[in-house]
Amino acid sequence: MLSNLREEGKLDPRVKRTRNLILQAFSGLLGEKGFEAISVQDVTDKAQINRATFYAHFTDKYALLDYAISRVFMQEIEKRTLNACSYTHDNLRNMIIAVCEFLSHLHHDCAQPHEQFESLVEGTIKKQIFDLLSHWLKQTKAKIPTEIPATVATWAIYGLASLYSHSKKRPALDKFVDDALPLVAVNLEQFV
Amino acid sequence: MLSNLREEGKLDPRVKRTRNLILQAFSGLLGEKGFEAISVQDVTDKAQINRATFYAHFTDKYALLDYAISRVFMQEIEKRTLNACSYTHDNLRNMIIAVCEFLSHLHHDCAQPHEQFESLVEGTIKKQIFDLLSHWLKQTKAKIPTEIPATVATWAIYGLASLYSHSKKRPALDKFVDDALPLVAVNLEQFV
DNA sequence: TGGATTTTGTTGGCTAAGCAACACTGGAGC
DNA sequence: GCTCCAGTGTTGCTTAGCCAACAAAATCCA
Repeated sequence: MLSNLREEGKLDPRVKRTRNLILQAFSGLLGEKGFEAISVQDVTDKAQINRATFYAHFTDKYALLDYAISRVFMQEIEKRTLNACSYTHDNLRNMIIAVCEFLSHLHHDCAQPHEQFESLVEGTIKKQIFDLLSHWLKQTKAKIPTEIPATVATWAIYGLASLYSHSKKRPALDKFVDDALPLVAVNLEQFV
Repeated sequence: MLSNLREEGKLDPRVKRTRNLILQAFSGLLGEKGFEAISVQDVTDKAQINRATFYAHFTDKYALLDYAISRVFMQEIEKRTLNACSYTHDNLRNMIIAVCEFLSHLHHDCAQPHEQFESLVEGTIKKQIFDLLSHWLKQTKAKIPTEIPATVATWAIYGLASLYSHSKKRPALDKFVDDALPLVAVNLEQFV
């Protein structure tokens, strides 16, 4: 999951092409009609690929959502070169920013963020955050168990980003993170 | 050649896809570096398709140019629904406008219109004009030979469009055609 | 409820696209 | 002259995508 994007370069060009077509069509549709209303047909029609081809890549539309969300989030992460590093306050800060930005963009781009959609996104993103955090924390010399602190931090970060992205009058992101960061960092001090 | 665009709808989606990729890449390159400087490699690299696939569609880059030019020109013709009709002064007028517009766009979009490029375009377009004119003229009841009048008109029309598209201070197209139309039409009166 | 549509996954046979390797041509530079 | 190199077409084999048809849900609505 950490090297998703790098591995894609080596794929058969046809595979890259169809996946991109599917992703484009899907995100276009997300802007129009909300996830629940989208059928696999809709996606393959818009992408101009055969329906059978869709199933060669994804088991269903939920797998597609998962893939699409992960991919966009990963770009947000890689943009800040957070994918290959270890735990520091600065990295943590940037990760919080990344999640906030990601959710903000998502709410901006998607038509009617329904409940089901939101909770699917939450699951996918929390998994990504958890994996990345765990990876960071395992770099530390002291062999401290990481599962509990990583879990707490993951949920806290997602909760913060959710709050931020839903707030009517969205405050300056830097300011917001300044206030929030210490509350997350306090549980991770031992890994600095 | 008259039904080129309509037949394309029935093609295998993969074929349509690759041809479009090739066309896009090609017209992009034409804007950058001039036809002579473009290699088949360049096209396939930019289109992200395999070089062997290119040769499954076109014998060489000249065939591609021919195809690309014909296609764009045909769009200009179909836009004015000149593809399925017979000879009238009004249709002739519209055809002249179409050729002028086409050449103007071409000179705007392409980097350095070299001699070889220009003459290849000329050959392709004159063939299209001739075929279309012949088709029109054959609709007439009187069975008059069409080859000579169609040839004269074809060359005249292309010459006019070339003059128009190369002129520094390009005059209003309507005015230009008003002046030029009678000189072409005079040889086609018998087909009205 | 119950019948009529959509949608969903899945399949087998066919066709287009990818790939690596080849021999060949035609400059560019020495 | 010569080699070197980049581009050209071509080939046999592999893989991905297309298609039509199917049974099995799910959805609609009368």
